[in-house]
Amino acid sequence: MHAISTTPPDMLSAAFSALADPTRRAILARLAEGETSVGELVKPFPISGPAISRHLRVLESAQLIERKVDAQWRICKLNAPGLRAANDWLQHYREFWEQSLDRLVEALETAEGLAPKGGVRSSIRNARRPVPKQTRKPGINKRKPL
Amino acid sequence: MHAISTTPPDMLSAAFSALADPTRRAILARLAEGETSVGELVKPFPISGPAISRHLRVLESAQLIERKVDAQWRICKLNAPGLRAANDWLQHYREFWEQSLDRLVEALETAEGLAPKGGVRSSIRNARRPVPKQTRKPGINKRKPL
DNA sequence: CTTTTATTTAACACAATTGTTAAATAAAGA
DNA sequence: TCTTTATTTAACAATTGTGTTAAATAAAAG
Repeated sequence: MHAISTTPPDMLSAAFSALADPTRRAILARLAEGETSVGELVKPFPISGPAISRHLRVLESAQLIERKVDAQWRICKLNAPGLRAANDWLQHYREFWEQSLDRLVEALETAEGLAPKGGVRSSIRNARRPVPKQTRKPGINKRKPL
Repeated sequence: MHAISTTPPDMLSAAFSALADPTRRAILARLAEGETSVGELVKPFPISGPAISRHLRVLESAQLIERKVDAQWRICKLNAPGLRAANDWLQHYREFWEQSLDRLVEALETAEGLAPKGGVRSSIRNARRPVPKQTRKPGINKRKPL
């Protein structure tokens, strides 16, 4: 019987948190094409330089990117550890989404009565402080039936 | 030349955001062992029921879990779509972390002068409103040299 | 029908995130 | 040295996230 461990400021949380922002994912997508300067990374976005600068800091502390200095430019490039950490964690759950893929495939095969060449599978798989006292206005709590 | 798309309230953001919290990851880890009620999920954690309830809602809207009703219990179980979405996105970057794994392997082989049996590879494998005017206290801006 | 058990919603507080503008810093170039 | 270019930090504001307690809701049990 083990209590589930919860050590908040971990690398995995930092990585997933960094990946949760679409701007940061777009930055990573750009860096997948090759390293560039901050200025180049700012261009495609409708937000300010300082905002991008902070996104880059978030990505860097999550170990998703690295930066090096070239004169007055900071060149950014993808960094493996963060990406690998996030991926490795997700791999533990692989069987769950594959299971449901298999069920989908099964359903398709049954419905069509025919399996495609090579099989459908192969084509798919390519704490806070306590708040003491308070009162609520009664009678307005309409809970959804789920 | 394409401007990078940024459509904020997407499924991927929801999934990564949900995964960014260690309590929620622990909940998923528990659910990987089998479905259970909310009450059971609360037990291992030092936080209140309502707090867990909201974590579950976050996981559900990210399509990482599903819930069904059984009398007065809500039974939670893993759900594939969210996990698959997060995984699939990360797979695009696979070459980056594999590349660095390969470099590590190469370094180890060179350093040791010998490859282990079967090879090392096989053993490893929305904008805000503008803020008008303001002034800063000068002279205290100590930027880190990076 | 009243009580018990399970879970969610409401109201609140505080911390974290993200964006803005102005100013500071750093290196290059005239 | 003064100016230009590139990038970060400071100060601030609005939004979101997470936890708490009290109360509401729903179904089962007495």
